[in-house]
Amino acid sequence: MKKRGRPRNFDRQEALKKAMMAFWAHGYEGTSMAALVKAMNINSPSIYAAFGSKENLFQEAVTLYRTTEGGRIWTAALAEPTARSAVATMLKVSAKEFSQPNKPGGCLVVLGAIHAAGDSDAVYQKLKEYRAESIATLMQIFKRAVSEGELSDQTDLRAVARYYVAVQQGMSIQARDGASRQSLLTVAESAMAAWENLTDC
Amino acid sequence: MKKRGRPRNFDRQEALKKAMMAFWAHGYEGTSMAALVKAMNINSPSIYAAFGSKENLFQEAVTLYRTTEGGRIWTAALAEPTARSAVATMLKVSAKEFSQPNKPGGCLVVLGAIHAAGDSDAVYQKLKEYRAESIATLMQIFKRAVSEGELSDQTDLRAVARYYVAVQQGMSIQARDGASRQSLLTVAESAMAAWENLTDC
DNA sequence: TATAATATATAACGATCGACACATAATTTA
DNA sequence: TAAATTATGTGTCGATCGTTATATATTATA
Repeated sequence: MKKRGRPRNFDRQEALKKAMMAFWAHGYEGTSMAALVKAMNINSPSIYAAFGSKENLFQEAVTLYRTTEGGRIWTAALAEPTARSAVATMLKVSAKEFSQPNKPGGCLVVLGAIHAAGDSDAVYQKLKEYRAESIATLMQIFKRAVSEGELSDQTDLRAVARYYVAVQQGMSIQARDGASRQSLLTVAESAMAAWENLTDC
Repeated sequence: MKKRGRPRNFDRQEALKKAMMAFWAHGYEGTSMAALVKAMNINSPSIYAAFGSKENLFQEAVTLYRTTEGGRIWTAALAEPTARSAVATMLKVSAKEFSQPNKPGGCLVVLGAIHAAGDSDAVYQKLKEYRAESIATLMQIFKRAVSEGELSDQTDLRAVARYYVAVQQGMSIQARDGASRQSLLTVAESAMAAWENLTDC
């Protein structure tokens, strides 16, 4: 039993990916419906039929980003055996993800909305949550490392997590400003130079 | 001989300061003329007579920011005797500046415009230049430190500068997301834990 | 006091914003 | 084939965007 009615003549996932690229490049408020119509090559009524609203489209685009582009950062980090290598990997993969050819520099979650404006307030709040999740994820990794004896229970896990996420977020800014992959990788390595001093308690 | 014509009934500098606060809180594109009219308590024709355009008003607001709020960071850093203390001061003062009560969190230069959109392209380019200047300023400080023997001439000055500016830029994001002053100060201190490893060559 | 000059408030401009009404096209089911 | 259902393209909605025309108010100069 197939679906009734006229079938869509675009691939929803492909269209979502194109929307993601547009939002990634110009942010939520900076990407107009007219721009989305062009980028997705779909007229606005069809966009609304498929995604509900610009805001919902953005939320779906961010979810897609977090399960693909951004997700690679954290799956790589979580796969590492030690806290140190997890952080080093998180930063190194970030450097690579933030400097992919033919893709916008930096991270959609960091650059997509940073102002609690009237219109984009809900969007900002959501991204803010996701940014906080990065810190929480690092802390999870650190807690496991404490239980496994890699880190002392005297370590200020939250402080260390905040610091490394701050480095990662700063890399987003520099990537957006055109920093090269090598330049970002060097930032990542530099940040790791603090590890022993931060974790020796 | 006084100026002819009806005198303005607002203080231009005071009005500019209010505009700076609005742009600081909501960014260039996120701050509408209607919002500026409210924040400055001046009707739009008077704003245009005094400042020319929204874009020019923003540029003046950024200049004001850089000579007051943001300027304090770099005058403090440049006043330090050593490169190490200059960086530590830059980060510590940044933490304080980015978390002032009753002022927007983070830095206007970092948060004001991060997308090279159509309308705000010139604005973005200018802020991008200013962000690059931060790295250049740190390098100036480092070069002096090399000539004075504090740093080895083998040190990758540009890499170290990029790293510390990345930390500062990440602090802007976290400040915008509501990070406390203490939390930001801890990030600043954590970043300094890398100093010896980065400068021992 | 008359004139020139500048600032003001009101109101509106064309352009663009996100969103949708409408008629038509394409498909499945009865 | 007729009815039901869904998507599409065209066009446009009211709201808001940055900006400005216009008339009036306030000042210095002649």
